[in-house]
Amino acid sequence: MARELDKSYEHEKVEPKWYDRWVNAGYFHAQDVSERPPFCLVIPPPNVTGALHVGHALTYSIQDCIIRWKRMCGFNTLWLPGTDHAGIATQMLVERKLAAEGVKREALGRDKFLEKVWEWKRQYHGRITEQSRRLGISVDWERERFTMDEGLSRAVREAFVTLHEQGYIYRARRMVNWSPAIRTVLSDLEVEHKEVGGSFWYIRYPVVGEAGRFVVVATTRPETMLGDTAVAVHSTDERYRDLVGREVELPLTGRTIPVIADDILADPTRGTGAVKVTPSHDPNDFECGVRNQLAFIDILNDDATLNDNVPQKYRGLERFVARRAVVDDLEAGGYLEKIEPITHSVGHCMRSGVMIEPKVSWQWYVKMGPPEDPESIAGAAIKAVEDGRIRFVPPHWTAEYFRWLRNIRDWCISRQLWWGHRIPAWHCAQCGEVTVTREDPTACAFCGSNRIAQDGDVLDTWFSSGLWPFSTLGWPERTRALETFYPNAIMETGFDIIFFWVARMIMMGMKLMGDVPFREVYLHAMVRDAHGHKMSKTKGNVVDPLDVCSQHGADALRFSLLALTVQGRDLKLSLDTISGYRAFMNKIWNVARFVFMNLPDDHVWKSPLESRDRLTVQDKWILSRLQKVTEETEQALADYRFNEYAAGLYQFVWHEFCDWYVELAKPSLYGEDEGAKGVTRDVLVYVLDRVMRMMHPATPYISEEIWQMLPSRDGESIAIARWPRPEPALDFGEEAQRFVSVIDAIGAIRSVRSQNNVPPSAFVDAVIRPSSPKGAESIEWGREFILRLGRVQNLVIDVAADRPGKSGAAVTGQATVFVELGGVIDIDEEVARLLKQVEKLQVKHDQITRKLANPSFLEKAPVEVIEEQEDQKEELEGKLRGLKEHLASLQG
RNA sequence: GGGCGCAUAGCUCAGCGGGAGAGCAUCGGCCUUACAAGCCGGUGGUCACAGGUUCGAAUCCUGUUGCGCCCA
Repeated sequence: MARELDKSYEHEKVEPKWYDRWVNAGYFHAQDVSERPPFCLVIPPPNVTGALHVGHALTYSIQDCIIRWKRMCGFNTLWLPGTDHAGIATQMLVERKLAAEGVKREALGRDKFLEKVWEWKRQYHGRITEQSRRLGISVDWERERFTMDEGLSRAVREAFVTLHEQGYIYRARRMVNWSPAIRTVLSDLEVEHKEVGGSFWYIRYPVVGEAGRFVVVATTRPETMLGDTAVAVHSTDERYRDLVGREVELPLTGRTIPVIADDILADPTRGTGAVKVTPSHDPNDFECGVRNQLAFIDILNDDATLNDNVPQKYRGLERFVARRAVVDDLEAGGYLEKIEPITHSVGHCMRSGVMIEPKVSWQWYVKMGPPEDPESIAGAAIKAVEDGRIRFVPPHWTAEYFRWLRNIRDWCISRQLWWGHRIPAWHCAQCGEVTVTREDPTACAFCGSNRIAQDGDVLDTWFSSGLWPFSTLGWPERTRALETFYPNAIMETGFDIIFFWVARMIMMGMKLMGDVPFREVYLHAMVRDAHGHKMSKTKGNVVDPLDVCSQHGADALRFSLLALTVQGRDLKLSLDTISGYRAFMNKIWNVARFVFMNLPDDHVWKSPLESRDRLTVQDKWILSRLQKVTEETEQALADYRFNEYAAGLYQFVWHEFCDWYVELAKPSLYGEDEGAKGVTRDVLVYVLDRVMRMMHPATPYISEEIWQMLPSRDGESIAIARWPRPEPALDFGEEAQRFVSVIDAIGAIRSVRSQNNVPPSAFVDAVIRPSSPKGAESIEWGREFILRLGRVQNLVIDVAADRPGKSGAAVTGQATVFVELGGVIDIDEEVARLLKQVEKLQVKHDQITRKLANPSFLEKAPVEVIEEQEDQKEELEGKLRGLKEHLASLQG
C-alpha cells in the first residue's frame, strides 16, 4: 500500500494548502512580452465595499474556468483583477454609517467626508479580496487595480478631456431624472420603471372672466399644479377653441395662467383634451414650455420638499404630504371634479427605490448619436458589432445591443455626489466660460481671470468602468502590457450590465483606443434560488458563497455553478444541488484513493502508449472513451457550453471510469500476472491524470491535490500542466466499442436477478445466446467479468445454446441472456414482466415497420437513415424473438 | 404599448428534424476489502394546446393559453 488517503474528501484540509503556493510561484502572473500568444480577460470589477455574493461566484467560476483552461493550453494568460468605487452605493453606505453617529456629510465637509470614505474603502477592500481568493481564482494580483487609484484617475481625466476636445462631451440644462433620496441626477439606465397603483385627479381651473366655466385637467401628480404655467389644448378642439389666448385661474395660488394651443402636447382624444403644463417638472411639459416660451417655475428642493415658489402653507412639505394637502384643499374649494384609480408606470431610483422626480438642471453629457453615423460614439459601437469584430454569446444579445444603441439618448455622466472622479472643469466667475484641461488650471483659459472654481460634480462610475479594458493596462501610457493585451480576448459578465458596462466599454474603446476592447462577449444569466426567485437579503433566500465554501468546498460550488450554466437561461441554485456535486468530489477522491492503494511506491509509470500491444479489451474500451471525452470536453469549453463540459466529465468519471473500469481492473490488480497488473496500473493512472487535468479549470483544489500524488505528474503544478488533447493511437474505435456487449450482458444478468429477487450474494448459472458469432467472440472477451460482476457460477456462451429450464431472460442488442433461477422463480411474475417488455419493444417495432413500408420514406429519406432504421428493426426483431420464445416456454 | 425568452418525468433542467434523456426525489435489494457523501436494480412522460410544413416534428412555421424578462 503506497499512499494512505483520508477515507472521504475533506476540502477544509486540502483547499488552504494550494492558493498561496500558486500565487507565490507566479503561475497567475502574465508576461508583458512573451513568445506565447496572449489571452486576456479583465474582471468585471465588483464594488470595493461590497461583499461577494453568489453572482460573483458564478462569474468568477466561469472566468477562472476559461482562463485556467487557456493557461494550460499554453497561452500567456492575463486575468486582471480589481474593484470599482461604486459612487452612489458607497457614498450611501458611508452616509448611513455617519448618520448613525449623528453626523451629516454637509456638516463634515467634502474633504473630511472623503477621508472617511477612503478609510471605509481600505477596510472593505481586504474583505472582498479575501473572499475572491477563497474561490481560488487565478488572477494576476500583481496587476490589481481600483477605479480611483492614481493611474486610473489619470485615464478618466484623459478620457474626459479628449472627448470634450473632440466635442463629444458638453454641458446642458435639461430635464433630468432626479433621485430625491440620494440628491443626484441619474442616467436613463439607472431608472427603473415599475407599474404602480395611482390616481387621476380631475381638477377644475376656473376660466377668467366667465363665472361658472371651468377647464378640467387630469393629473397623476396634483401637487405639481403649484408649478403650472399654462393649460394646453389642441388647436382643432372645438370645446376649447374660444379659450386659446385667454386665461384660467390656478387654484390655491392666486395666479392666472394662459390657455395655449399646443398640438404636440394636447391630445383631444384623451382625457378631457386639456392638459396642465408644468415645464419644470415633466419632460413633455418641458418641451412644450420651450416651444411656447412659457414661464418655468421650479417648486422642488433637492430632497423633493416644496420650495419657496409655492404658497406659504405648502413650503417645506415633502412631496407626498404636499400632494395630500393640495388634494384636500382642492376638494374643499370645490375644484376637484373626480378621482379615477389607475395603474401606471413610474420611474424609480434603482439604488434607493424612491420615485424619480423629473427636474430641470445643468448636467454634463456624452453625445451618443446619431446611431446611423459610424463616426458617432453609438454608431461606432454599432458598427464594431455589425462588422463581426465583436461577437456576442449567446448570439441573441446582439439584437438587444443594437436595439438599445439605435434608440439611445445622450448619456448624462455628472452626478451630484462627492465620492468619485471630480469633473475636470473649472467655471469662471468673470466670463462664465468653462475651462477643461488635463492639468489643474490656475486661470480661466478664456479671459485669464483667476476667479475660477472646479465643477462640484463627479462622474458616473460607469464612465470610469467603461475604460477598464485599457485603463487597467496602463492607458493613456502606451505600455507594453497594453500592446500585448489590447484588445482583450473576451469579456465575461452578467447580461444585466450589457448596456451599463459592455456597450460603454465598446464605445470608449472605439473612440479612445480606435479598436474594439474585446473580441467576444459571453453573457451569463442570473442565479436564482431553488424556486426561481431572485435572491435578496429581505427575502432571506440568499446563498452565501462563503458559507457554501465552508460547508461543501469551493470546488463543489464552482462545479455546481458551471454545471447549471446553460446559455440563455437563469440558474436555479439549491443547496441540494451543491451537496450532490460535493458527493461527486468525494467520488473523485475515492477513485483516486483506490488507484493509490493499488500503486506500490516503486511502480515506474509508463504511458499506455508504450504498452499499446499489451492492452486488454477493457483497457482499450476506457482509453477510447477517454479520447472521445477529451475531444468533447475541449469542444464544450470552446463553445462556452459549461453545462456540457461539467456533465460530460461527471458522466465519464462516475458512470464509466468508476462504475465500470475500476471494477474491470480489479481481477487484474488482485491477480498474479505482474506484467498485466503493471499495465492496468498505468491505465488507471493515465485516465485519472487526464481527468484531473480536464477537471482543473472547474475544480482547481481537488485536482491539484490528486495530481500532485500521481506518478504521471510532469511538472510542479497542474495549474501549468499541459491540457490533454485526444490521442488517436489510444482510440481503438470499433474494437473497443464491441466491449459494450459485455457491459450489456452484465446489465441483463443483474436485471433478471434483481427482478426475481435473487439475493445479491447468491451465485447463479447463466446462459448467453449471442445473435452472431462475432457477438459471441465479443462477449467471450468478458467472460471473467461476467462471472464476477454478474455473480455467475457457471456460464455458457453459445450461439446455439438452448434455453435452460426454470430461467428468467433479458435481451440485449447482441444476445439473449438466461439466468437460471431454480426454485426461486415466480412464473406469473416473470411472464408479466416479459410481456411488458415485449409490449414496449413491439410498439417501437411497429413504428419502424410502418416507416420502412412507406414508399415516400424510402424514396426521400437519406440512405444512412434508411439503413439505420433497418438495423434497428433487425435488432428489435432479434430481441422480440428471444423474449417471445422464452415466454412461450414459460407458459408452455 | 413595443420587443425577447420559456412551457419536456414529482422537482430542476439538457436535447432543438430521424429510436424520449440526465441529476435530484421516489420504490425494491445490498455495510460486495475506493467510496453508505456509497453499490445494484426498478417506477415514472398525449415533450402546454390547436393548426400547418415534411416521407418523418419535442425539435421548423403560424396561432392560442400561461409564466418570465427587457425597453418606453
